[in-house]
Amino acid sequence: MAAQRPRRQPTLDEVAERAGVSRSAASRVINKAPHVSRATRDAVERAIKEMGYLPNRTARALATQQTGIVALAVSHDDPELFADPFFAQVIVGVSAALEETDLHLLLCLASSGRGRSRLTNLLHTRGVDGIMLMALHGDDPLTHIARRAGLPTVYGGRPLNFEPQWYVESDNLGGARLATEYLISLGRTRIVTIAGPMSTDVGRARHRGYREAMIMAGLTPYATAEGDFTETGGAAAMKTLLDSHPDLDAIFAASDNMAAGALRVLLDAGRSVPADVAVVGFDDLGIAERTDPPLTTVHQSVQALGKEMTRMLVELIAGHEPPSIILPTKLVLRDSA
Amino acid sequence: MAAQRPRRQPTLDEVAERAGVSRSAASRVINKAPHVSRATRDAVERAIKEMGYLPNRTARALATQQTGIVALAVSHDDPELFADPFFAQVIVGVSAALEETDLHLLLCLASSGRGRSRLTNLLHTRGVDGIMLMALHGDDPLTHIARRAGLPTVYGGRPLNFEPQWYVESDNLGGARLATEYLISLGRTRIVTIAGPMSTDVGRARHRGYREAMIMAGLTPYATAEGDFTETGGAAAMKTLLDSHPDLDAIFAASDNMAAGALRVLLDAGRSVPADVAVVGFDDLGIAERTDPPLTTVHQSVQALGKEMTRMLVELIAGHEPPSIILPTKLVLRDSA
DNA sequence: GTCCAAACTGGAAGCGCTTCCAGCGATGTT
DNA sequence: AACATCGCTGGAAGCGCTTCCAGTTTGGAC
Repeated sequence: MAAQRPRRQPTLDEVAERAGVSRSAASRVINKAPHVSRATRDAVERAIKEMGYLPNRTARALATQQTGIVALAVSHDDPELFADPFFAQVIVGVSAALEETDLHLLLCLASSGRGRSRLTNLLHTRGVDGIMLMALHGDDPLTHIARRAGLPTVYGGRPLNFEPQWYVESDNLGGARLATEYLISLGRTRIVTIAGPMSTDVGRARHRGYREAMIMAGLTPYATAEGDFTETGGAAAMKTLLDSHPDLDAIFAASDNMAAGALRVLLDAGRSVPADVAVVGFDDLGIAERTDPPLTTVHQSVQALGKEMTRMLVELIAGHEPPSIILPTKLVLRDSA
Repeated sequence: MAAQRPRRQPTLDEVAERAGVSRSAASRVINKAPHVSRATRDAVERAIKEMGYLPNRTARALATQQTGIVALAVSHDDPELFADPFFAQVIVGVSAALEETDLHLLLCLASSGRGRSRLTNLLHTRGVDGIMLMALHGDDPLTHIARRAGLPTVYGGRPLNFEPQWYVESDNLGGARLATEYLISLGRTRIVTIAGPMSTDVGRARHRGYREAMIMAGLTPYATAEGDFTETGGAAAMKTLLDSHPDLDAIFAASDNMAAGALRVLLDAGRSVPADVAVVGFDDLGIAERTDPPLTTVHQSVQALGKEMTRMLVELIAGHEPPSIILPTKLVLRDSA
């Protein structure tokens, strides 16, 4: 058996000939355009069925100037970062939304310079109809690339270097506030936070939520240590906090990963959770259920994020101007607080 | 600000005109074809630079009959299944390999009937140059879809309903044997296995490795319970085994997820690991380091799997006939055995 | 029976690129 | 000096589809 080479598919011309009509008539039938008589439609449809005709995507794309493909670009320095279940969830959401359209998903892990230039090229050569951008830290080069391309663009989470017109994000501020208020309602007062990187909007928003809740309650934000959203980072931050503020009685961690790291350090230090120290995380992407004790956390629906991004992009491509969206978050109570 | 509509890009004709040469000459320069004089090349290259020209992907695709896109299709009934870090790792590997080519990645989560018919359509409309298939159970409809399409196809792991000519897989048989032999070398004799679904090649191969190792050592395969590769499934299988063979002294689990589930059940049952019962898993995708105790397991390089699949597909598209590949696995010693 | 609008039709011109081929002048051979 | 050879060139024919437009047919109104 030889390598499978593409079989030749019938063309529109052949269909038209078989049906005894012109190519334009056949095209009209296929695109369900008006001005087609019953007889013509039937003849063409029969020919299509008999020949197993399917229109060539590329040819159609060239004629219509629409590729039928949208890109999801993920920025990540470290390939491992993509292994975060967060991305898998986004992709599931995006795919679900795309199933209701004729669009397909092109996934771009634009890490290295090479990856970025490939993405730039893809956009400028009109390889896709639109683009979704995820996980942008500080001033990610991807934002510039996307803006220069002049294609419909939707952001998942806001970048820090400018205010995009179209984005979808979880209510980070509200979620953080919710978490902190809950800790306060438990009677805790020496509440510290393990924040995300201040070079990201997510990190800043969740930190602001913590501060606002504390101040609203008449408490002073007790202490902050910055992490990088990872478990290791969370553990390191926890150690710092335990050193500087040994009397802390609650922690709001800006991600479950960091909360998991903190949990470990706390137990190692002999503190019991939640008795001595209450812990609340953020994300609720599976890890939260598996920590010991299971983590009380702020739930965000990442699949919904992907879905809404996609819907928004579809609207943009259709020439509409949908509003940006902020998705609600909610507190999920488990055992750590 | 209005929705960003694609800007008009310069065309090859415009470049040629500016350079004062014919379109064919300009095309030759761009494609680094022979028969181009120094003067022509310089003129065209200057024009390209000045106008910021980039060839239109779709037009080129139509002329060359090559889209520059390959599909990675993942079969999954449950969207959650895609959240398994396994897929993320495959994608990272695939992306890394694609960076060395001009190809882009189209991701297809072909779950529902709708998803599958979209994939079928994509293939038959020549939307991609080749396809990689993952995670095929039993007789997955995707195999038929792929075969009928007549496009270069590479399988990640072998499907069960036929023997594909091009596939990449981890050495499941060898890895399982390795794990079992190790348990035997520890002096264990009442070794049971929590197998993967017998409706998958992976499940069968790993089970066969266990049996072979036992028999080679003069032991009888002590007991088997079938799981579904998930933690819950592993826990259930463990309970069954503990009931039927309370004196078991070692377990080979065909996935780390199942091993993790088993571990929990064992500890709940008051068995200590590894003192009373030794446990070895399979996969080593991060979970293994986080169980309690950390899991001794068979490591497979999933990124390498993705990379090799991609390289193989690239070869196929180029018209070559590369050999199939079996990737080595290795035992990683931690604390559970 | 005439006339007009509406419905349909096919020809032709794109979409932007690659590639074949005949033609050209400039070299190198006897 | 005549000839074949070579490298280069631009014209033209695709790739397979959409869509505009002018022309033809049809049916209904008068």
